[in-house]
Amino acid sequence: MSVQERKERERAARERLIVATARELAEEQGWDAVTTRRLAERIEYSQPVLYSHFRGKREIIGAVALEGATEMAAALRAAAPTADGPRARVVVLARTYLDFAERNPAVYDAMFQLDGGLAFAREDTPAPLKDAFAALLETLAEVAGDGVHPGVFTEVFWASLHGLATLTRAGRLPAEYAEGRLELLVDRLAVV
Amino acid sequence: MSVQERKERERAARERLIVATARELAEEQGWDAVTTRRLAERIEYSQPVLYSHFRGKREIIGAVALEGATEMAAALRAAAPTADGPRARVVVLARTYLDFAERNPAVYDAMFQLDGGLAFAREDTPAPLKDAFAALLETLAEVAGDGVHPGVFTEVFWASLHGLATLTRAGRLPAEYAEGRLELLVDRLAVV
DNA sequence: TCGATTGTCTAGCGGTGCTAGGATTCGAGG
DNA sequence: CCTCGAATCCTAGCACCGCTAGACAATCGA
Repeated sequence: MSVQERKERERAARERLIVATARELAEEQGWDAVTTRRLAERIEYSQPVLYSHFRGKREIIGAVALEGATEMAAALRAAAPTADGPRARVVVLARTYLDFAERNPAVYDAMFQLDGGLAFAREDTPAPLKDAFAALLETLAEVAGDGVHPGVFTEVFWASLHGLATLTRAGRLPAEYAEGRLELLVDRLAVV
Repeated sequence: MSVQERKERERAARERLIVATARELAEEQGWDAVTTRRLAERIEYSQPVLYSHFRGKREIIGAVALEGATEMAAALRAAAPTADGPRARVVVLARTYLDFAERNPAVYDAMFQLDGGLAFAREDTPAPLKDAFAALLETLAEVAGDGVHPGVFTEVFWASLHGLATLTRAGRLPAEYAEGRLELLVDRLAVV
């Protein structure tokens, strides 16, 4: 019994190693550099070992995405309540979101740009993803405005943040007015 | 002289064929299916011919993006003035944008999701891209609000539309409330 | 008509994600 | 303690990718 348990522990540890290494490599050199060969070499196993843990590269991306979602939810929940007043809370929330995207571009890509084979906006959506959305909603609900469904409001707010995050990082928006855009977005969207 | 001109015409025609075929293939089966081999086969030339027109696959994507930007600018300029009043014009503008993204997903990806090697938000940004942004700005300037830079306002509005377009298409936002989200966005962002 | 230039193709390079099948290790039962 | 079966892991290879060198053929000017 104990032997089997030890093996399972080691197996789980190796799986975490794979995900952590993939994330590391992606943050260092981008997801294009995360090939099964390089990844296998870094964890000091052969390629097929990866496929005994994940169906393929897509699932590895998905695992990184879930890890990222958990962290983002925690970051949002930790940051928002530190500010006084609804508007300030929303500003902090938005800044935290954009900050997370900027500091963890590879993880953000895994979550929202790449195909990690995860279900979104459905019942079978993985809990971390639902929870990250919930974290946004908790702060945004109080500024949705009368007669506006908080969920729909959160979707719109989230989409706007996502657009700012991706277009800014891709160099499609000038980096200089980032703060001004954030303030403008909050001032217009949030009903205080 | 005339021989040389004919050759140049034929060469230009072939280049258009390449771009059109790449776009076709991408809309049919996604950009992943647009390989240099398949593309070459469709235009009935060998692979190296592609490289006598473009530096590589990236530049082909860029060419599709420019074509798309021209069309999008035209669509936006054609649609917006058909509505009465600033708010209605902005709604039509937004709907046209999202419609374009939905109807031409591959072209939209070439423009804003993939790396086509194009410069954005700079002086040397290709004219079609600048023009598409200008088309947005023309309608949005009148609802930017007092003291708000129309360019910055357009950036924010564009980012929001981009977020809605990408998240909706990736299945990360439920398709059902699309119209509601659009109305909410316009109502909040636009100052009428 | 001949030489040079232009155009195009065949073949191949190093890389990708993924997998079949053989070798090796390891725990369990005699 | 030893042997056997099962689980584990790796080597080698598949078909495909973007891209390019170099051979070949067609065309042009002299």
